[in-house]
Amino acid sequence: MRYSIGDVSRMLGMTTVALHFYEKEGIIDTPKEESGRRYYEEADINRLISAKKYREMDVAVRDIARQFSSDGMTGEQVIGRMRACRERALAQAAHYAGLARDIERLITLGEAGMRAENAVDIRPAPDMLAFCNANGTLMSDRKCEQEAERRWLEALPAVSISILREKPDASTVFALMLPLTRACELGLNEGQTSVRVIPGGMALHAVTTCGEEQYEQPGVIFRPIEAFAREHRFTQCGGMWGSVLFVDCSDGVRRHFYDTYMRIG
Amino acid sequence: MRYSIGDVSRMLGMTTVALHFYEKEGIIDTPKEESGRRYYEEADINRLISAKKYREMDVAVRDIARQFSSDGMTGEQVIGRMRACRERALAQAAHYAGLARDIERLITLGEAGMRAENAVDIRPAPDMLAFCNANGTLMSDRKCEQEAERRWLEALPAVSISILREKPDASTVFALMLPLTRACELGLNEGQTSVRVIPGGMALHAVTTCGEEQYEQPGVIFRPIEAFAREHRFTQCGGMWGSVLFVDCSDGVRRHFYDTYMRIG
DNA sequence: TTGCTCCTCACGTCACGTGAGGTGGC
DNA sequence: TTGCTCCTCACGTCACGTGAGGTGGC
Repeated sequence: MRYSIGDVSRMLGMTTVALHFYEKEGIIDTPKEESGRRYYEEADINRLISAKKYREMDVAVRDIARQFSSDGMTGEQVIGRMRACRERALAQAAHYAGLARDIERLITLGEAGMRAENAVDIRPAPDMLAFCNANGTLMSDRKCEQEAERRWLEALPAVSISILREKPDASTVFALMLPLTRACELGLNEGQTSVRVIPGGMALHAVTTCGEEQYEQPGVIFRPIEAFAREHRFTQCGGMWGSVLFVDCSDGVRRHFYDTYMRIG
Repeated sequence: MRYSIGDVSRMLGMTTVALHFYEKEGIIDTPKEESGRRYYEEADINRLISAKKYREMDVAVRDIARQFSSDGMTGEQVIGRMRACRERALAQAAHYAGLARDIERLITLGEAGMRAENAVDIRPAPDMLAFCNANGTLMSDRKCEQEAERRWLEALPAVSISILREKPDASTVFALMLPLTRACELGLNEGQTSVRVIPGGMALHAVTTCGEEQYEQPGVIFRPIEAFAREHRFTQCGGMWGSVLFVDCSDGVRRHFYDTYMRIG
């Protein structure tokens, strides 16, 4: 059987441009008719299917070509590469599964918060792990802390920038926070001075918004739950914190939506 | 707090080039000192963290910039985009999980096969689903079949090119095959004339190799199990098939490793 | 003759990476 | 003075995609 480039592109779901490109890169060496047109044999189709399969494993085209070349890879080498592919695929699968879970959470909280902005309810809050740098800002100016922060950011598929007041009389600082169970999964629960557990438990909860004033006075995000606590005579017992959900940028203003908690006794 | 570009790159794990790029694309608008050096504020860090998070969700830089611009997206729009991201992330997670599983299988069978090439054993074979086009070749020259084949190829994270002889007296043809249970998961078990179930059961099994002669006489891959069956007086009962595991290209020769089965009574 | 497929060649895209050559503060 | 950081600008990379302008077979 001889196939035209159009046949092949329909069968494999690749554009003719991609087929030209694969030929240029040496994955196939397609003979041409006198008219200059390419024709493809079964063996070419076979190679192209393999190439497509390896591309889906994120192997570079150049590496596929090398693997297929006459002085190419031995079976052992191919299997070694497969093993590396498998590790990468597992890591990618975990990455995207984590992402989907995190986004799910943002959507659920964000939607509920938009429907009932500033409305306060009572719900159990999870134990949290927080990374706070020494000077209370989002980031540190000390190289060693910068490194630690980077590792936190890398480990978190969708990081939550948070604002934290550990005790009623403590200062309000920026922090990176996530549920303790999740932090343990990610291996972030190492005892450093900048990493602290923020105990959960029954808490007032609200989704609140703020603008750029959060950088001068981060405590602004706690006003709705503080007002509610005063009005209904709840006693704060433990910390207050809030994690950003998303940012609404319409009408020329940036409104940060925060999911906020205040532990009560 | 003011941070230099070096501080920011260390904290966020991004190169200074990437930070320049994000500025050019409008994600941040960093003021400069009289010396021409950039300084970054908390708000910039905040945006950059968000940008990095969205990039990990595979949102395009241009879309992130639009999302952050003063006439940017409303909360509803942001959440709508998150919903799309979540779908993509779930699809990607499934894709990579499937890939890892398929590669695992290839590694296991390939390693065992390399250690004991042509050695025949007896093992249960799974029920298989096969897509064979009308003329017995790997691919069809009819447009409608080409479309169907493409859908098969797209659906399979790591496709197995297979060679199939459905009954002892039938012809040997190229096919796309995979375990029936997997085919059902992927929704490929629709009753088309070109799709057939190949029943499993107790079978002779071997990993065999062949070269380019497979295109002229695909049955070559069954020789070891056929010889073993004759010698030990096994009666073939049902089909024979083999799926390619990998290709060894050393010494200027392409050796295709096939995982082969012959059902016995 | 018309429509269709196929050809080559040049340039574009996306998210950066890689120097090259120069400036400024400690 | 030296080392370090930072600057801009041009060009490279990867895996194709997008036309532009032309040819060949039914």
